[in-house]
Amino acid sequence: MKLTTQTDYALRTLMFLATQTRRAKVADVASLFGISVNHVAKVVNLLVRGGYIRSTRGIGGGIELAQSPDEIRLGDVIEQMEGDLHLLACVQADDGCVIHSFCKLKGVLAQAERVQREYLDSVTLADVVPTRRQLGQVK
Amino acid sequence: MKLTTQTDYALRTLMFLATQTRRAKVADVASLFGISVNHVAKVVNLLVRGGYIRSTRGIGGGIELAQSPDEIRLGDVIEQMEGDLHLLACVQADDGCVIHSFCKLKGVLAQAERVQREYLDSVTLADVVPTRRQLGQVK
DNA sequence: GGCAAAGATGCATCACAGACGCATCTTTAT
DNA sequence: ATAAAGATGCGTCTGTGATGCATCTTTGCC
Repeated sequence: MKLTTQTDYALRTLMFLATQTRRAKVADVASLFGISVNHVAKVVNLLVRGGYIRSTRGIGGGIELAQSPDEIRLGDVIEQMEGDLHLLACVQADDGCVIHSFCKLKGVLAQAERVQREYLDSVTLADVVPTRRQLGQVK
Repeated sequence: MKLTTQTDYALRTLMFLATQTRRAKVADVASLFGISVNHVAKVVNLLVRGGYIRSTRGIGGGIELAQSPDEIRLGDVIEQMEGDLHLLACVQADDGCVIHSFCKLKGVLAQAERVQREYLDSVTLADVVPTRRQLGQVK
């Protein structure tokens, strides 16, 4: 039931970028949270592929949000980072369990996933952005 | 976001026991699902500690449900097997993240956990028990 | 009392995933 | 051309879960 730390970093990175008015550097994110530049870079790259972040290489480059914070749904971001997040494999496909064909559990688990996902999709990045004042006190 | 196979086995074991009219043996469960007796025994032991199953040692012993199927909530069983299932550590305690004090994300994640848990607690074992007819065709 | 059935437990091994770091490649402004 | 900054791939380390083996404990039955 846990999220990976990559997902954690991804969410924090987006929260940070949402407070910035101009491009930031991966190194800024890493130093703010005290984590490795390498890991942030990987996470950022996934977010770029997902279309949440726009990156610019070279001198003066950096990263910035590619969408408005109120368009970025947390459920989508989490799925982007976690991949398929089924509680049990049998929810998505026949996993060879002998009772799979008539087992009602998979429907229940599918619904459990759905209610959580729907809630997470009702929350956007804009709902969790810290104020610049708060972030400023950290540095 | 995944459940362990132990939890999977636990749920299947309960579903099976709910169809039985008398004590079954751990070996019966293991052979029905084609899994190791050792693992089932461990899972069963956890369920006994949780009060879901009653076990009897010795000749003629075995296991049986300790509660009525409609009293066994799936959310409780899953928690029993998985332990604390927080999406991120920061939901439960300060994990040292520099923005922990004012981060709104932890509240959102706590709510995401809650909606799923509430749904799972609204479903009982009685809702997912297969018919004896169905199980009979497996053996 | 002894034996055998059945669950309880602990230990060891194995495999896999996630976390983390290093090294290198690619792009681009100046 | 050079240096900045992101993109990527490789390798190691560690923790957890899965699995199996061995042993202990309880208890009914003869």
